[in-house]
Amino acid sequence: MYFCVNKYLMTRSEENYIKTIFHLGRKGTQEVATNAIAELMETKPSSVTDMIKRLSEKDLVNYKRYQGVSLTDLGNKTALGIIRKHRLWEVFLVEKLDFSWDEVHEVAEQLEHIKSDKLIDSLDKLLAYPKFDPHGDPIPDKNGGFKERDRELLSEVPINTGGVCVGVKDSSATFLKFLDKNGIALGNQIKVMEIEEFDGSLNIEIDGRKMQISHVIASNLYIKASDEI
Amino acid sequence: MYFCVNKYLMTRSEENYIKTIFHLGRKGTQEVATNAIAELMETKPSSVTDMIKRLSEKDLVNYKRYQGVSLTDLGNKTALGIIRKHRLWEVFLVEKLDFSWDEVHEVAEQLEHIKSDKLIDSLDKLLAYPKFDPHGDPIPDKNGGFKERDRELLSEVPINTGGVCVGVKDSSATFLKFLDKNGIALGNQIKVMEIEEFDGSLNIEIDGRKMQISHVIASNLYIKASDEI
DNA sequence: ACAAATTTTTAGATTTGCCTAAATTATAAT
DNA sequence: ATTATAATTTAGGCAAATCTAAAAATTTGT
Ligand SMILES: [Mn+2]
Ligand SMILES: [Mn+2]
Ligand SMILES: [Mn+2]
Ligand SMILES: [Mn+2]
Repeated sequence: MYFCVNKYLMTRSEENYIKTIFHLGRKGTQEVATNAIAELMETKPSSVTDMIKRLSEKDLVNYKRYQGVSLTDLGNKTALGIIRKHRLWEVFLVEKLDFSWDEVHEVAEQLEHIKSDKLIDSLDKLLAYPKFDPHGDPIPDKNGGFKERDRELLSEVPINTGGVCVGVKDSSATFLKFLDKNGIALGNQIKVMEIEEFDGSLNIEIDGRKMQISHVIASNLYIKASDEI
Repeated sequence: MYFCVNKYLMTRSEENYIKTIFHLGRKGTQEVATNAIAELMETKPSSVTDMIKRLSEKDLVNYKRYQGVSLTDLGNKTALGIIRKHRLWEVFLVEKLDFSWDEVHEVAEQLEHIKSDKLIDSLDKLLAYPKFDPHGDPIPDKNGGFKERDRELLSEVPINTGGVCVGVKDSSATFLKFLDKNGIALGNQIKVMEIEEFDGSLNIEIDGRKMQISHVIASNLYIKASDEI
């Protein structure tokens, strides 16, 4: 196909921009702002404008001066391909190389740019076609399809709600290490027992053990509410 | 350490040059020629000169105008690190992802540039510390140490000599596929029965089966001569 | 509606890595 | 020992990706 020509010709930088635009595009339904891209990529707005022009030239984004940017179908497909690779590599690092979930992202940022269909499909098979990465984020399949899991922030559910911890919103090493230290992990059964009026902190029961967590922590943990009582 | 600073700051291109200089340096004991580098890297001599200057600046190579180039100790160590990664990834691809030995090189050329000590050491462990890659080439250890295996070209051994096939000199996909097609693989027991005066072709017995191979083929197969008769 | 503030783009420069064409140095041949 | 040939380097330029500073467009506040 002619419009797949890009795939193996894209530079690392182009791929990173496409990925960033994808992530920013999820949140709001609006076009993505130049400044937002610049901030997330730790670069200057003028550099972003330059790159946007190139990406637009290659039909990866829709762009009109001063109007922000959005991915084309091709751009979207490209982004999903890179995210698929990133998350599969993260699973590999945890499952096969005993990395902890706070160590994988940095290396996956490099590995996601390796170009080989056979490589990524074999890896997928080796890992038994995982549906989620170590942080609970969904892994797109070969065709870019994936289902966002039904989940809610722990800070949003009513009292007495319970469920399984299925993901983290902030997946910075700092937060992940904090969770490790406090024995909180994906798969844990969590139930909200009480919410403190004063500061919004929560008393929870996690795998039978009682503990208190701040509102900030709760607003970065996803649970799949199973049994309301 | 101060002289290890480079390691994570080297560009892909710099790494490829260092690797090429290493490979060319093995053959002759001479300094490596600009043209030789250019040819192997499919680039122009003037580009090589440019890069050599940069590498010299970073103390990775010894360089005097018109006198060719050689690796410094730091350059040598760097090269061995990259080669270690390349060959470990090749083993991984064959052992864990069912790649065939003619498919691994291209992908390993990309993977060898991934920067993470933990990654490569874990991979080494996962593969049970292999000593040789799928083409029979030795894998340097963590400190860059490796022993060149005792081996000879099949074309160089006298008649009636036997041994195990332990490597290939040419590891192009074309040659490797040819070997597959003819049922020749590393580990096979090979014995030279007769050498044809006319064209230098060899009658061999390989794992019990008799066959004839050209001189060119024989001069690209390494055996470890075990039992002379 | 219009001035002020913010966002975005342009202009011009820099670095890396490559190129062609021309000049220089080294080597081989007579 | 010159001359011819081959190897190497320099000069000058180009594209990608970044930057700073300045200009232009948009949005916000009154
Ligand atoms: Mn990640
Ligand atoms: Mn992740
Ligand atoms: Mn190889
Ligand atoms: Mn190899």
